[in-house]
Amino acid sequence: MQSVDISHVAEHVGEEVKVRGWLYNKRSSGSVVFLIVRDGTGFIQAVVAKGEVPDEDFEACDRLTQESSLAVRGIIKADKRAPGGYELTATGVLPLHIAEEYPISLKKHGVDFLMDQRHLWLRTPRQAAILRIRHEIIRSIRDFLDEQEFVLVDAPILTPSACEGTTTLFATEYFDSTAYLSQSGQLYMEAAAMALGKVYCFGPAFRAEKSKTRRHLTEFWMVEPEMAWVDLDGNMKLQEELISYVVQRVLEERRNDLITVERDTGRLANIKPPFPRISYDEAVEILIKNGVEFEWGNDFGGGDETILAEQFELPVFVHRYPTDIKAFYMKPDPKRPEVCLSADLLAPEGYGEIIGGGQRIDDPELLSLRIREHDLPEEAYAWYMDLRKFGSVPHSGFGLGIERAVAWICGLDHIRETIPFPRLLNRIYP
RNA sequence: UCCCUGGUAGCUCAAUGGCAGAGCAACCGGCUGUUAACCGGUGGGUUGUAGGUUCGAAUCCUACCCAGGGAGCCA
Repeated sequence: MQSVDISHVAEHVGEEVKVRGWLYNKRSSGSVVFLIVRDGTGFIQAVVAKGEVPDEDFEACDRLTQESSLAVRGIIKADKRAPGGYELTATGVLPLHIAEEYPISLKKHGVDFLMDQRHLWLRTPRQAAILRIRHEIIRSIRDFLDEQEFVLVDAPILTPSACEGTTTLFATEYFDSTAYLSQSGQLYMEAAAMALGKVYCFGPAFRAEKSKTRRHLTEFWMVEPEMAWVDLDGNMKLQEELISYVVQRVLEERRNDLITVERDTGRLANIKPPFPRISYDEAVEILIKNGVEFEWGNDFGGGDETILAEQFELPVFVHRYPTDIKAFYMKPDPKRPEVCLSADLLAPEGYGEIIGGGQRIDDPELLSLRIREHDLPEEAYAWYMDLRKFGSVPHSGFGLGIERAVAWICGLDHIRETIPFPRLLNRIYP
């Protein structure tokens, strides 16, 4: 007999099929048992009536516990009472494995408990929906860049030194020396862009910051495109097109999952280019107008970002930050060297910075000066300096944080639900 | 690292300084259309840890541990 995925039962109405999955919930009324089965693609209720299945199968229903694995044979029927529109009139029930007492009930649980059970928590409808949306976001990012003829270039995870110098790195033994887990592939992408033109990497990034907020992970995933011959404006243009493409794809392909996570899709539907662009100077004015005591030259805090983002319906670029608060490789604005050709993209609704990027320094002397000013070891950056010695060109790039994008698009209040197995300060299990 | 809040049954939570309880889950029984089904019954506790105050501490005090929320830093 044909096994079908629950997501495809509509194509088999009236046919007798087999559904394989796990028992999500069970209700019984004496001689009728309702088995709610999930198989990862969806949920369906199997109606098991005494006398309609072999007695042995009916009695087996008694033993089935939450999350037991089973196969149910039955006829697919359209039924208005069923949440998905279809149910299965069982002709046979075949338990495969009777689950032990399952820790996650259908009632409310606390976050700490659920995080300890993360490997099982993934089975719940909401978490499964988030993972499918995450998949669609990643797939659409790659489709977009691939269609634009970017080349995927993998950056190393084990690195000899800090890329940006400042943030804390995870150190690990590397034979007789020390290696660090990468916190960004960007510098390597700059090398690749000089070889291939338009490139991107997609991989994990590690930051040993003792951050304890709803926006931070110690291990997260990042897409980092880098482009030769592209300036700040071209960089922002690509970003707004990418983000719009991703949001529209999720709306098209994962609407049911957005409903499951109770996302208000109205605001997402409007995400189309162009996005507003404000300078750091204008951002400071907005903050002061909103009663924030803010001094020019400081970086924005989470609350500041929320105030800025609230001024706009769309994601907003904040460009030309003070050179002093940005990374050493950011190119100063030739007209105004105290600010640099950087741009961050702030997501709406208080989700904060989802992209950080900018135009890189292409002048070898200036880059050399910056490396010394930031007290970085010159010998470690010798290869990076070479990129400016052998045919230096203007180039730009950015880093998009996958988890922050997922949090925003799903409307989640904490980043820990955006990744299958989150790594947080004080949490590395399971 | 700092600030705030919390830790009681497997889970979610109650309990004026005075007998440690409910709902769910588990187990037993009932019900032919249930939608986190419902109804009846049973079992289940070193109140985070260590001290202290008190006739008496889940409750008050001290220290520590753990968690949640926030700050800084960032994607």
